[in-house]
Order: sequence, then C-alpha cells, then structure tokens
Amino acid sequence: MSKPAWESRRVTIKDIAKAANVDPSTVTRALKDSPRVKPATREKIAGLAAEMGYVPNMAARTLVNRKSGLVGLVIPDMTNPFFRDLAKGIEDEAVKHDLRILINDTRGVESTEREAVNLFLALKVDGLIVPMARCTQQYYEELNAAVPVVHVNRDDTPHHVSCDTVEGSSLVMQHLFELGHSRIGFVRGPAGPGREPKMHAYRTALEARGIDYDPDLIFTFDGTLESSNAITGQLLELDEPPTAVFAHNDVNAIAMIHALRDRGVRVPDDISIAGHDDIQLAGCVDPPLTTVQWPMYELGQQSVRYLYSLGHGQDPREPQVPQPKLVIRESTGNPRVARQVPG
Amino acid sequence: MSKPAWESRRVTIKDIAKAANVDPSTVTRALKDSPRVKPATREKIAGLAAEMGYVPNMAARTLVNRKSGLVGLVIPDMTNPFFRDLAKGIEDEAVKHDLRILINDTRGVESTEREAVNLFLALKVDGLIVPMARCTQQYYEELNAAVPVVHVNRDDTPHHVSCDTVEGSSLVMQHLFELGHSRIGFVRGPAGPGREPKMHAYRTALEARGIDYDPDLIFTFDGTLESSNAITGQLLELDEPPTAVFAHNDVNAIAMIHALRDRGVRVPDDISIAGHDDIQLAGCVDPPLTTVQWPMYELGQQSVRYLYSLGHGQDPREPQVPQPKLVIRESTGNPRVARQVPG
DNA sequence: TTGTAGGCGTTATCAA
DNA sequence: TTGATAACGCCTACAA
Repeated sequence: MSKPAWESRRVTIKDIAKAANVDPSTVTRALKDSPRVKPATREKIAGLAAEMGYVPNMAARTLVNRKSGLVGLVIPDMTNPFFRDLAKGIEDEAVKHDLRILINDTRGVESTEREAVNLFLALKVDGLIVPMARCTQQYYEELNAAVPVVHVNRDDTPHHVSCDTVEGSSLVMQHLFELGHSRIGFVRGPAGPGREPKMHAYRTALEARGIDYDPDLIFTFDGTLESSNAITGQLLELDEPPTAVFAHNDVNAIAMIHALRDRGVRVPDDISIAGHDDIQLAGCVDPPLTTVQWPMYELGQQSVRYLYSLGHGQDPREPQVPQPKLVIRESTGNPRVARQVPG
Repeated sequence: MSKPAWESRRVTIKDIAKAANVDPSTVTRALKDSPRVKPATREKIAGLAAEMGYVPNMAARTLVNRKSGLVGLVIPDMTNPFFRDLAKGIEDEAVKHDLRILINDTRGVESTEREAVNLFLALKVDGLIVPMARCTQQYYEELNAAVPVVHVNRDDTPHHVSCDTVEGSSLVMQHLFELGHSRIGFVRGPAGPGREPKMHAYRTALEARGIDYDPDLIFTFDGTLESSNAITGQLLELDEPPTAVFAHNDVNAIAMIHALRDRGVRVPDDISIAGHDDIQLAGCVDPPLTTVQWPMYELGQQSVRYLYSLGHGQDPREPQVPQPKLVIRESTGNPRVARQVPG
C-alpha cells in the first residue's frame, strides 16, 4: 500500500508565491484584501489560491497573531435539547464578529471540564462560553485572568449572562399554589457549585406562603432514566407523598410521568408534574407538559456580544434578555384531595 | 479601565527554561518525559511548569509537528439524542489513542458542513469523523486526499463504518407485515446525497411481499415539529391512509403520535407507528415506542479505530459492530381492519 | 506596489 | 545528559 495521499505536504503561501512569481508577503496581503496590492496581482493570486486548493494554516496564523478567532463552547451534555437554541444563538451572533465556535462536550464531569478548558486554552481561543459549569467559582475567577470567560445560566462568576433565574421557577410555584397544592416536591439537578436558583426560588416561594420546608420532598436527578425512576419510587413511598412535583427539567419530568404511569399513578389526576426548559417534545408527550420556557437563543447571542466586549476592553453593557415564561399545558391540575391531614 | 489581564503574555517554555536555568529544548524533553533527561531536572521543571501555570501552545506544536492530535467531528444536529452515544463511543476510544475531539455542528446545512470541514482542515486535524453528511460523495472523495475521513451511517464513501443499514429497517417492515399490515407509510429524512438505506429496505420489503410501491405513502421529514404535523395531516387526508407508518426517527414518531392524538386518531388502535434510533425517551412516551436500536456507541468506537488505522498507513480491518435490534413496545399493533378494499 | 527580514512557541537534529 | 540551531507557515514592520 503506497503512502496515503494525505501525508503529502499541503499548499502554502510560498507555493502560491512561487507560482505567481511574487514574494510570500505579497500573497499574504493579496489574500487579506490589503489595499497595498495591485488589483491585477490580487486577482491572479486569488485565482491561483483557489485553483491550488490553498487552506490557510491556522496554527501558523495563531502563532503570530497570538489569537485564533476561535471561541470555545464548553457544554456539559450536548444532547440536552436545551442547548440547541443556545448554540444556535451563539453561532448566529459569532458570524457577525468573525468568530468561529468549537464545541467540547464534558458530559457533566468536572475533570473533563477542566481538560476542555485547557484544550481551548492551548488552542489560544479568544474566549470561552460556559453554560452550567461544574467547576467552582474560584476556578473560573482565576481562569478569567487568562482568557475572557462568559457563563450562561450561572450568576456567581465574574462575567455571565442569565435571565431572571428565579422568576421562571417562581412562576411554577405560584401556578401550583394557585391550583391548590401545598405539598410540593422538588427535584434538584446534579449538585453543582452554583447557587441553585431553582432551589432558592422553591424555598422562597414556600416561605412566602408560610409552608415549612420538608427535606423529604427534595430529590436529586443525575440526568439518567434510572434516576428519574428511582426518584419516582422514593416519592411514592413517602408517608405523605407530594401532590405536585417541580421536576429538574423536561427530560426528568417526562421520565417521571412514565414511571408514575407504570405504577398506576395518573398525571395530573393523582399528581401534578411541572418541567423546565420547554424542549421540543414537551408539548408532544401525554399529557403535554406544563413547563418553563427559557430564552436560550437570546442568551446565546448575548453571551457572544458580552465576550466580544470583554475581548475589546469595552465595558460590557448589562445584557438584556427576555423573561422566562410559564407554559401551562396539561401535566398540572388541582390536587386530588386538598390539604389532606395524615392520621 | 486598565488593560484586561488576559492581554498579558502567557508563560512559555522559554520562561520555564529561564527559571530553571536550562535550555528550552531541555524543558521540552522534560515535559514529554523523555528518558534523555536527569530525573532531578525533570522534576524541577515539572514543578516550575505547574507553579507558573504553563499551558502548551498548540499552535506552535501543530506548526512543527504538522499535526494537532485533534479529530474533527462534523455533526448535522447535535441535539439529536441519537448522537449522544456516538460521541461517547468516539471520545472513549479517542483517549486511548491520545486524540482530542472537537465538535462542529452544521445544523444540517451543506454550506455550513463545508465550512466546518475547512475549519478543521485549517486546524490541521489528524482526521475527520462525519456521521450522516450532507455533502456529496464526490466532495468527500476529493477531501479524502487531504485528510483521512471516516463516515458513520453512510456507505457510499471511501471509508466508513456502519452496521447493517438495511437490516434494522427490514426488521421493522417484517414486524409490521406480521401484525397484518400491508399499507405501510414511510417517512424519509431530509433528502441527502447518500443511498437512503431505510428507503431501500422499505422498497425491498414491499417487493418481497409483492406489494406495489405507492408514492403517496412516502413523506419527508425535515427535523421540525411542524414537519411532523404536516406529514400527519397529509397522511390522514389520503383516500386510503396507511394502517402503519415507519417514521424517520423517534423524534418524528413521537411528534406524529401526538399530532394523530390531536386529531382523534389512536395509536396503535387506529394506526401503528414505528420509530428508529431508540432514544432515551422512546420508552417513556405514551404509548411506548416500537423502534430500532442502533449500536451508536460501537460505531463511534470503530470510527476512531478506523481513523487511527488510516492515519498510520495500516489497512483498516473491516469494522465489526453489532446488528441493529428491533425493540417492540406498544406503538404498533394489528391493523384495525385488515385488507380493507376501497370502493 | 512589492520585497526583505525577523519573529511567534515549539520541537527534532545534531553537536558537545 | 544538555545546549545550539534551524525550521514549521504566516504576518508585520520597514525598506526599496
């Protein structure tokens, strides 16, 4: 077997220079549309470059420019539908600033997140966008000295864009209260280092109604189906199960509804379930999910703008994003028995 | 506002060399655990590097090595749950070969796919993994001269790993036949340049049973909710609607089931729906989905191995992956009225 | 309008 | 065991 074709040297500006009978520096100028080059020369070189299949070597460029025009996107779970709009917002805004996006999926593991950050650092990215990070606030504060970092959906770090993190959850709680629920379960996400705004909203809402916080009603979701199943089991074994549950996200909510049905418990007749995120499938399941719609696309756009400002020494304006919205569908309803007192 | 901290020069190998009173080349050797360096020196340098927060400059490395240790993953839609296991398989295998994965989401747009490829080319990746590409066979054949490219789930390109692409779909068709269906709808994906193995299996299965191919029963799904809705509408307006539908994938199937229910049509009582991929939620919806389970994780692993072989001039062994499996749940059943003849 | 020269950070090769 | 040197591909002064 002969040497594979791809071991052959790729064409560089020198090759083009030779072919065009000019100096490499002229090729550089021509390729970046510098005015300091004769139109005829520019066209000749452009033609040659296309013809010869020239692809610039980013490594060389990055080396001399000390930056790559790249932005690293560090996400914990790329298949969370939640991130689709985020990524779209980011990319749409990135093209406007001549920035390219590179994604690294950390699968929610802290050490992997660090590795991803280091890879991007080594790649000399112009900035990092980090939604829902695993690493500590301190880590990111220090990192911020090396490269601009903007967080999404986390508000304890130096630079972040987030919408009213508490508002969405408060809406859910209020909705459940209005339906007549008072014993409300809450499913947290994997214990992260952030401030857990949902949890905060949950407790605040409880307090405002004068309802005692009951740790038995708090569950933890790790992103897997099994986890949703387990939570459902625990929940039903309680002496006094909740009449409504505020799930961590829609995937969790959908899985719980299924697990409940498996055990003969109906939603929302026997128990109400509210989700979070409003993923594409949220309206398609049975019953359609009551959930919180989050402005991910706008958050994505804003994060790039924010990053751009940071990178250019401008004082970034406080980002403006829409408020989250409650989407009431059919997975929530009045409690079966109001204020049932045990005993 | 003073200059942001991140404009300050990062620490290089030279800085370490100076601090350790050695030559830069010694630092290089020490950092890569070369045996040709005194243990004491090695430790001293390692300590210094950690202390000073040294991050290697990949641009420089790539420049001299002419390769980056990076593999580009070009995916059409990162939020298709389908890709979760693929990516996991790829990453798990990549670490074994000291390869890092970078992802670029093309959102199913051909021009974006080309840009992604070019970015990776400029980045001097060691190889490309491209599941379900939009670009033509010819494009990839030419590209293959520049860099090793392995395709997943596409079998018309020079290098690919895929399992029995026809088998999974044949199983679905057989299952539907056995239930008594003969008028079976089929939902294609966005018309790609590939061979459409599902479509092929569909037609072959029909022929084998002596059933005429009816173009009215073929629909096209573009990935959106609206598309699933529209298909459902078209389907029901047919003079003689199908008694079963083989959906493009699970997302499509779930959305169609919902759209059918909205119109008062029950699944599987009135119509059977089979999906493809067996995503996490497939078993959680109502009714749980009959679908095809695809060995994505293994395909991911194999694609990296294949790439590695290619990059090292080895003749890649024909990759072995498990056969797809039919998962029979509750969205399929006997047709309501068997062999109803119109008129 | 174009060419010359030097350097970006790292590594491989050769010499010491 | 370590140091010196040249080179990777490109870009930016500066000179012509």
